[in-house]
Amino acid sequence: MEKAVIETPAGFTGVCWTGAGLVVLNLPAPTVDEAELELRPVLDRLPSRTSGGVAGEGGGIDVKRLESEISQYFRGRRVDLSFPVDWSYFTEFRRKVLEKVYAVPWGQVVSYGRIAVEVGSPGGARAVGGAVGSNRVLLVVPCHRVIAHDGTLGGFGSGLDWKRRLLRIEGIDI
DNA sequence: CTAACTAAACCTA
DNA sequence: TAGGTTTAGTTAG
Repeated sequence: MEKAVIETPAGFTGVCWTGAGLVVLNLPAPTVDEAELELRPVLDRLPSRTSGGVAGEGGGIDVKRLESEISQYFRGRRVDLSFPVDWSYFTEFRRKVLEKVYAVPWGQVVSYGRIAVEVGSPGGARAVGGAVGSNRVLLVVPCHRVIAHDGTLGGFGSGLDWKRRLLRIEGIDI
């Protein structure tokens, strides 16, 4: 597992990855120390892999490009953030949900219920809430673009203020 | 295995 | 619109 702290206009964000892709990407913190500190509890709670391990660590992530694109994001530029994700730490259901979320483009939103239908669990909107709540690869897996059916915010692990702020960057006022 | 959680949605009044 | 009911998956015991 590789680690780094990258600098963005919004602060310092901690990142972890394997040869397969990103495992953790936190929201920006005010200082490098805080960014590193916030990485620890996430890694401690990382569940064991559900699918096979990865051969050859250390390829995967172009950290400079990541830093550049995340910075662009916080400057309000439309970026894809199409970096590889290491899905192997998620259960089957959560992986399916988060892969659908991964595909939601900048500036667009989806409801929990719609994702539930898309992964073949109609009526499982609440379970989808649990799944997106387990996302640790913020921004790259844009779980902030998942909102409630009635157009209200729903929830967000890092606080609704962050969710509102991220959506606002993308031109969505809720 | 059951019970108790969710970042939900629906139905009814 | 408010309030209760139903829902699917995960996790703790």
